[in-house]
Amino acid sequence: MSNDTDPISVAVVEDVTQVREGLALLISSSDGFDAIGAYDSAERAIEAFATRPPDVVLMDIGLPGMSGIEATRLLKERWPSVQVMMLTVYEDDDRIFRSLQAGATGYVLKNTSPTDLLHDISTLNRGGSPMSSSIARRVVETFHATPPSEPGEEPLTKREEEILALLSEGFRYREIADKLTIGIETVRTHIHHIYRKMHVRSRTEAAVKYVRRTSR
Amino acid sequence: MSNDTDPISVAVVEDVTQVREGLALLISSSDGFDAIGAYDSAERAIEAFATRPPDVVLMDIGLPGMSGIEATRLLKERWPSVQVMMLTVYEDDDRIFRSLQAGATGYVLKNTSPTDLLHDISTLNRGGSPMSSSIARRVVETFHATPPSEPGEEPLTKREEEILALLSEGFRYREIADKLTIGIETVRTHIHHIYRKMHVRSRTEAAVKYVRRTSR
DNA sequence: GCTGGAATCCCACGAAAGGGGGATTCCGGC
DNA sequence: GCCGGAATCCCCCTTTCGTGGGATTCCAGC
Repeated sequence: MSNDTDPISVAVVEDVTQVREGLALLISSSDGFDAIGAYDSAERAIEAFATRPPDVVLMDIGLPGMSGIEATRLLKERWPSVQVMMLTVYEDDDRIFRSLQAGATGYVLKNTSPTDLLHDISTLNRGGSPMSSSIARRVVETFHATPPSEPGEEPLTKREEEILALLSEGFRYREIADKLTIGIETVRTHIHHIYRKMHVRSRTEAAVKYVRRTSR
Repeated sequence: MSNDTDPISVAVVEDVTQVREGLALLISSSDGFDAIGAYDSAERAIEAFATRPPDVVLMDIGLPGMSGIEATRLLKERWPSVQVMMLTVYEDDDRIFRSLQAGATGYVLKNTSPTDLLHDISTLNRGGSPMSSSIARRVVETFHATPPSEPGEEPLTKREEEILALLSEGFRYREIADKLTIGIETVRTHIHHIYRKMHVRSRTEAAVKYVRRTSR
């Protein structure tokens, strides 16, 4: 059980010496924070964590050898309670999402001020997910429902939607027909129409489109 | 083109009079903010926006009549540039995600301090996505990849993963074989292994599992 | 009352996909 | 050096799909 006076132990993984040491200095010289390690590669950091894992890791993405994203995945596997905050210059969707998928719970840009960074570390440690504002916006935007109909996509009828749903679950024509108590030929006809409207040529393509559309 | 001196116009939608007026007072009495309206229902707010939509809307969720989430959807449809921030006591996943899907770009809890709230409004207006820290964490957690292996799921080899990805895009065996410059029989063998490991019996089932796993 | 879309059913044909075998080569770990 | 997994290739046989027609019924909107 920790209390107010327990400093947050922080490790830095960053290959550029100057940045790494600057961060370590900032952290160790701040009240309530304890820099317990600064490493120039993910491999070295992981090695050191075997002895003592930190509360929080500031992780660069562009590292020599194992990337910061890969390292995050490994870290979270071995030490699930370690909180990883990506600290990087990248703000492309791909890196953001792969980082979060890997288990990072914070994602801040390197242009963050020292004060804000310390604040973010402490937020992370308290169970929040600090993100630079542009990052947060990107994350939130992935939730926005896609417009009712994609350009050029004709809407499906009720019955077609129904059949598409079953199709996506892998049911055979025969099974769909039985479920809906209609003939298999009817099912085939509906599916033809679905394919034409969705511009696909196989059930798999249709299913993938459907799943992407429904599961956000 | 706005500049530093243009106040951010804010509307409040909140059915509890005391809260509504408190917010309006806070906003109108703060530098850089302009309370242009406070409404006790979504319907009334929408009516008023026809005359002048605000930059930012603080939206309660639990409203009489149309819910704040429904209202957000409508608002974003008619005035896409309006920034909606949910301001609520709820922090269940369902309300959070439905709000974000509806187009909200901020989600803060009502226990937020006045200072922080003003800061959040301004962050929202600058293109960020302010979220209370517990909310941000929930949002981020939805990105976490499902544990490396679901119970009873054997891991796929590199080659199998590769083929599964192509399979999910709807490529035929022949096309996959050509892309990877291997024989079609090899493709078939890999796919058999994939199906066995994933406990599925068709490419569609495999594709759906794959898509759900990768696209969050 | 006509028109058109939705939903239903039918047929035939060829192309894919799925299931079950078996086999070889390569490589890394014990 | 042996073993096992990964990756490769091969064959046979059955089922399911995808495509391209055509047809009927029902109902709502004009």
